[in-house]
Amino acid sequence: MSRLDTAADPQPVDRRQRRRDAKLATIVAEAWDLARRDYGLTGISLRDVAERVDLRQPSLYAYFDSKLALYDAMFADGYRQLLEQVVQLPQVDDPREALVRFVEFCVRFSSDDVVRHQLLFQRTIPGFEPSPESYALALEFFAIGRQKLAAVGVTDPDGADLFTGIVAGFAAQQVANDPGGDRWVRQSRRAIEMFLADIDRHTKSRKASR
Amino acid sequence: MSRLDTAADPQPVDRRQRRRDAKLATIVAEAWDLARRDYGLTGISLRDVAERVDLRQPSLYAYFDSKLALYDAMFADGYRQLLEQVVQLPQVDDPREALVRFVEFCVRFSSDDVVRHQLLFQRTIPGFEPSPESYALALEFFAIGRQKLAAVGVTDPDGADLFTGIVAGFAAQQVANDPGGDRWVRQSRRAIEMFLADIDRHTKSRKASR
DNA sequence: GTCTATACATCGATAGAC
DNA sequence: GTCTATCGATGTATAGAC
Repeated sequence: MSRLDTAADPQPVDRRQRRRDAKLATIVAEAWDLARRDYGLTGISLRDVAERVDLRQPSLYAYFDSKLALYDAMFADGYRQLLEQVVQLPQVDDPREALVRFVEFCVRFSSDDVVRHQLLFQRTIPGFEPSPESYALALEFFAIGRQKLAAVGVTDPDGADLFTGIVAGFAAQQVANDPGGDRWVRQSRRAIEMFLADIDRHTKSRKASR
Repeated sequence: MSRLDTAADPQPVDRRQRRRDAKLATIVAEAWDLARRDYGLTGISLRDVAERVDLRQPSLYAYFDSKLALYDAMFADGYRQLLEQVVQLPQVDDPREALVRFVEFCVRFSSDDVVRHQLLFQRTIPGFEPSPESYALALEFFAIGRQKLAAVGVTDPDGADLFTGIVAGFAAQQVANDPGGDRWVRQSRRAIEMFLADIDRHTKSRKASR
């Protein structure tokens, strides 16, 4: 929590915590790998995950209270990956071009990992609800999307729904019909230009009626 | 198979077959109901399904070779519902208006039954692949979509991908964020008009460069 | 924290009698 | 076709040694 105890006690708690966090990260990573390779998200078994990280199944309970808690950690991990990559997007001055790049990135991100897309954007696991802490990461991402939208002048709910519908659809189609490919990534620019033309049309017609 | 044996034996095979088909339909209907009510698609258990149709769990294997075979029957059933409703859409002369109505119907169809949408349009069940016979029904539906697209002059793959991306996204958002509602159904007209405007723009620019 | 051992409930699936 | 009985695998969870 702080560095007040480092003088008398050279970071033993931090060390343990770091080891624990590293093991947690390993477990989550191996769970992703299992889900990707064979079984899908609901197909992974805690016994298999434990074996991958050189633990017995009951020992996983030292890290996760339940299988759903593991899913929650994976959910948070996925959104951390997403946020980490979003902030690394190259800065673009033109907000319209920035929106295009943002959408291309989102669709590509989904295409890169099908099971990750399923966990983050589809609600496919029975009984799973992200914890408030994990969902806060999702909200953080959505806020970035809203901000990019606002930068091109879209602040009304209908316009936002139109936008999210396009992005969700391109990601879904990319994952379902061309996983790992770029068939809908390539159409993203055209889609957003189409969307922006529609925004312009609506803005003009509203101005004209005033 | 044939009617050669009906003289001596008044349709006993047909009768049995009809009873069997009726029972099959009941099983599928109850499976849908269970998936909708509580558990989701992967959450239904064969024991619960069997109980609903007054059978013991192993007796279901007289009708389905496996749980995946039950999913396959549900998949086919869902596409039959879709096709049945599509052909009942009121005839509209203007192909652009017809396309709008078609998309509104598709999004509403998804909104009407979330688990049906998941089985038909998302690939969420580990290990499930529709059989060729069931998938033929899906292809039949896709052909109708292509035909409606061709009627407004869209025959190129890019335009088709743009279209399917929009429809898939609106359906997905409707199901995920407003199940049973009409938030994205209401935006469908605007989305398709936006799409058609983009088609016009591309057609013009191609003409101009000739 | 990690282990062994164990328990319980549920699940898909199979064998074999009728 | 339907049943009873049973199997192996699974998720969940706990007790207790180290």
